[in-house]
Amino acid sequence: MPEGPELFLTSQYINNMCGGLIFSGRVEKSQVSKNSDVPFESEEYLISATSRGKELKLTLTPVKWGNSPSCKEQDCGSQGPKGGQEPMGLIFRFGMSGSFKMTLAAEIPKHAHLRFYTKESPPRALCFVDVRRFGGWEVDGSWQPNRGPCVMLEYEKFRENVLKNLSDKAFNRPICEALLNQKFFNGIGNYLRAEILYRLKIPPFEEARTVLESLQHREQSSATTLSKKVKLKRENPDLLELCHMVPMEVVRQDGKGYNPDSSADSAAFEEWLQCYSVPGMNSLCDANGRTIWFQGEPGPLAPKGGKQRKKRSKTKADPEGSSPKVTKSGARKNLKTGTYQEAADGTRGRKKKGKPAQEKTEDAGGTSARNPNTRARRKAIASQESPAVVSVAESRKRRSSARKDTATAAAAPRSRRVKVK
DNA sequence: CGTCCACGTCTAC
DNA sequence: TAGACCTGGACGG
Repeated sequence: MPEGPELFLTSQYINNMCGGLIFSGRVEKSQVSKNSDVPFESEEYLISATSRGKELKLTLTPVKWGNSPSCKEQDCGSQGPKGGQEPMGLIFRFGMSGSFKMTLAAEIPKHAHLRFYTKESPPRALCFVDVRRFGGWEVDGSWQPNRGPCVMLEYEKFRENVLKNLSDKAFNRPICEALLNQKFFNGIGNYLRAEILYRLKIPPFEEARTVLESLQHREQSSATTLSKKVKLKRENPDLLELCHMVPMEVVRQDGKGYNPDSSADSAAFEEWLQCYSVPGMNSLCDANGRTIWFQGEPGPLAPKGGKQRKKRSKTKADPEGSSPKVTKSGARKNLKTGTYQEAADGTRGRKKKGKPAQEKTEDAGGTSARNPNTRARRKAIASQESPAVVSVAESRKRRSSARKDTATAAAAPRSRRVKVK
């Protein structure tokens, strides 16, 4: 569940579940986790949480610790009353799959890599669950220094940090890539960047500086009266305002954003998405291998066909032709399709790792042409929201066929929309 | 069964 | 700027 809104919602979940709850004992780490041990132990302690962009801080506070004024500087410097222990701050990053969950201690979920036990009678446990283990924690307690202000909770600072640093080379990048730079956009992730750019129909591969410089002007001139400015802002939010507002929309939705655990929530979330992974939208792989979803033109800095070839060549230097056989048509087949996607994506495919040689043949490429018709058609399909017009079955069928046409995965969200049906 | 894909960083060539 | 790091769901054959 990991972009800014999910981290924030998780902090609320923790505070709601743990307010007034007494935890006890030590903090337990799974055998498999490579993260550091958490050297905290207390007979009675409380847990609270806060978030900042894509980080979440847990504070463990021994009940007897600093609550009474007398205890403050005196005992605690060394040892608190109960063998005590000072409050500890833990910073979590969620990677691709981190989340927190409160369960019965007897029912610790799979992939729960850090566990905090309550003192209740059937004890419960607050668990940091992370299937892929890209997430982790630091006992240090301070926000990662190279990450910028939170787009949701420190909006003014966030905005200033961006506008005062437009000379930074980070803004040489396409706007879609800059939006993932946590030094400036702490909390924005892959679905948010797509949704944000989509609201303004900004081509994802327009240069970030170009897009953002235009905001400075607006900053000054523009409306005369204050009320006019306020109104203008509300009705025509600029890119940076949307970096705050769009994540806040997710928070306002009841469910928990990207949460695969709750089918109700995930259905609502998918319904909320206007662009990311939506059938009919275009998608391309950015320079970091991440898929950007968008509508309309990709923009001037879009990866060229050459780029895909590059990867290809890397694998094996043979641009076209040479190894026709290898083909692994399967793999490439997908890519193909005719949309921008395919055009660009040859590359994307994989960052495979472990296995060296492998096949890869890339090829497939020949067909890079992009087919506007196809795209348009898909879009149209996507837009038919009203069931009334088309039967569910029919619409489903069309979607799937569209998917097939485009061949690939890329274009089609495979599961998602289809699943929702 | 195998391939592709996923809400994100990190760090080594 | 490629991989590395991981698990598992959806698909295709």
